[in-house]
Amino acid sequence: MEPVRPEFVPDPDASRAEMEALQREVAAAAVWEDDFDFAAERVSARGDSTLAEAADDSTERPLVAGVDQAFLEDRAVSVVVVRRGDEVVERAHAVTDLEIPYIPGLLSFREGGPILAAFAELDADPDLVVFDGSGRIHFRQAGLATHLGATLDVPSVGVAKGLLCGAPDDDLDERPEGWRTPIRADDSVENAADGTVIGHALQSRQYDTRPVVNPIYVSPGHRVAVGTAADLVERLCDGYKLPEPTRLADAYADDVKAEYA
DNA sequence: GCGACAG
DNA sequence: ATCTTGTCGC
Repeated sequence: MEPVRPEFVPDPDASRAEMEALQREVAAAAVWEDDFDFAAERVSARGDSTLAEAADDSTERPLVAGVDQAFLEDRAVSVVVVRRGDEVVERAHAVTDLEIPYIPGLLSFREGGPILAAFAELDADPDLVVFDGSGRIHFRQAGLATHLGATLDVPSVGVAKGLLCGAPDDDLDERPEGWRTPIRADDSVENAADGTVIGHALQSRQYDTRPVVNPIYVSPGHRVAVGTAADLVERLCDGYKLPEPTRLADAYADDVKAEYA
């Protein structure tokens, strides 16, 4: 899979001002409305149970990809795992030199190139890509999921374990499983009107007692509406805090890393 | 100047 | 992200 918008490919050698300018362009080109050709109800972490549904598995179920990375000193191990239902249909990876350090707000310039290298090794073209990081929940609404989703022109969502910016409508403490609250743009988001819903905090997993689980932060990447992004990710969380595609990508990244260590 | 900050 | 032992529970 190659970039459909080469001009959006993040350049680690760009100046900070150029990076931010590109992010504004990406945000302006990003689509935050549903624009995908699969049924959201057909997205799930598990496979179909009935024979009738299993029969049309290959034609009806969308290809959902999970993307994650692991690191070796100054190299990144980037992986893409593609599934149809609960079946892994393809895995791709790339080991790339890292050019710049992690800077909040500029993550895609550090990890974007490496991730695109992994996509270049991928034959399948996914119906939906789940990235580990923010999408619209970003200072310029151009987080990793939005930047790479727009570059590849593929429907995408971002799932982050921490909140980069914006403010939740309600307190996030000890909420029940399935609970969600909007994340709205505040002064830190320069290109969105104050109060614009840019994502959701989603309590994807919670225990009845002891361990208090933190929520995940879901936001649209590209071609997915803010509410739909949360719906899709919720369907992909099979009793775990993180969606199954990213859990699989996580595990595969560790495997590949072990081979290069 | 102070605080906040995905992976 | 990564560095790390043990520990509680199904």
